[in-house]
Amino acid sequence: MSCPLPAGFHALPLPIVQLSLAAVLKCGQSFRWSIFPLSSGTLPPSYPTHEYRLCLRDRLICLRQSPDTLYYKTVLPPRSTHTSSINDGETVKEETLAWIRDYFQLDVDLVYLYSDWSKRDPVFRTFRNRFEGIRMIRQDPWENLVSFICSSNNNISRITKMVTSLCEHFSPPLLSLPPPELYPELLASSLVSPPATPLSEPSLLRSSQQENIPQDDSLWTYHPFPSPAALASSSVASTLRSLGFGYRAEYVQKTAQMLHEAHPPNSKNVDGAEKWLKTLRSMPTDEAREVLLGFMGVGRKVADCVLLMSLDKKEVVPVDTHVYQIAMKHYGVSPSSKTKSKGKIPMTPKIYDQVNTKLAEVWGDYAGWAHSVLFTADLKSFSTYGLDAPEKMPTRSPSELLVGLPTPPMTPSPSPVKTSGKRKKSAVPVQGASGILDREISIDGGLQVDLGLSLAERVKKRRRVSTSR
DNA sequence: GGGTTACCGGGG
DNA sequence: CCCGGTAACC
Repeated sequence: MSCPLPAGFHALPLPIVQLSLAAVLKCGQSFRWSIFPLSSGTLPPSYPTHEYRLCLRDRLICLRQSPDTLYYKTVLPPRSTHTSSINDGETVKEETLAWIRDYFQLDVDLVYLYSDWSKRDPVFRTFRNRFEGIRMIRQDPWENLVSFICSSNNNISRITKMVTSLCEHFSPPLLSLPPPELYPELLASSLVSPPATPLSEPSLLRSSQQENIPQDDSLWTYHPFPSPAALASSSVASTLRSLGFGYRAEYVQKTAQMLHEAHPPNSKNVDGAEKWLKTLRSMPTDEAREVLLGFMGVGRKVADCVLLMSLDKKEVVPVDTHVYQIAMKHYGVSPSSKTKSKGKIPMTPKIYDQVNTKLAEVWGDYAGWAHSVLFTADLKSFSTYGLDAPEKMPTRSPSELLVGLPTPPMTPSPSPVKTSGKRKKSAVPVQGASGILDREISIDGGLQVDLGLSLAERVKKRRRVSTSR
């Protein structure tokens, strides 16, 4: 009933209602996953349709998903001797599995949450079945912060390009890898069950397709997310400008500088700032928000996104223009006492709090998670199933492919650096990309903010502004 | 002080 | 002209 185990992968039993990679990895939480279609046609229902790849500091994570199983594979850089212990395959596997459990927060029962939200909210009830498996992922705060500084007045497609560009230009490549192998036409075109003798061996797959489909022998090069130190120098701003970051260029560089200066890396601790950001997880929501608001380019909305998506503040509901529209349409939030006759109603801090509070009490403890389901449902790339159900087909862009629909040729999104064969694109050198797997770190006493002048002033200044409520 | 405005750059 | 906003300015 299930498909053969893909070569090199391990299997983790996991119902799709608990996690839908296709939805979660494209709904604008993380912007750094590469997505490869596994077939140019239609596969049997039990087969994974895509491979998803994410470059961590020391390894590449590769995932596939069938209706009842999550498949995972770890790729280490060549001659990697970083893990002081032997590169025991079993150890690597366990580390990656632990990372998966943490990243996808698999201890949280999404099915229970869905039923609770349905109980609380008739609006949620109406579309819950069309959007299963949408959960909050637990991201790295530094990457998350920078990504969402880039998100202001912007769209997912461009944010993805910017984040990709950021990694390619400010972080050395970790490793290169060919794209996943396509399933053979024979299997792909079969609308029924797989052939009696499943072509599961890579060698078979290859030989059967080599005639028809030109084998893509080019390599994809993967870069980890750059450190604060790599983005801290003032020259970075102009480089980012030239890379098309617009006015966000200064925001990113300034924020990196603030963090880098307040928590400089030392021999003992190569990324002090990144670890310090993680300590905000143990801080009360309001305090952590005040800290975030101190960074350049971070307003209420971006701060709330970081709180929810990387600092464990599951109750926080970020309010963007989409959510605002939804709140007015479905949750009885009224625009403003004095309605401007102009068609567009501006988002004010007051409105923000109004929507935020309303949705938080409708959805309860995990309100932020529910918001994510709603937001995903409203995304244009999912709109055929969305809140305003069937009407316009979304304009298909390579980065916004609908799950399960026939997919265009191998054009993963977001794209890592693609190199043909031998030469690799080089990147700005940065301190060693060694280090360990991203994971929970212990809190070392630096909770009191030794933020340095500029940041300290900023925090104070912003605090005055933001305490209206 | 809460409400406007300019702001990079890409896409419809 | 719109956009998953923010900083600066009245």
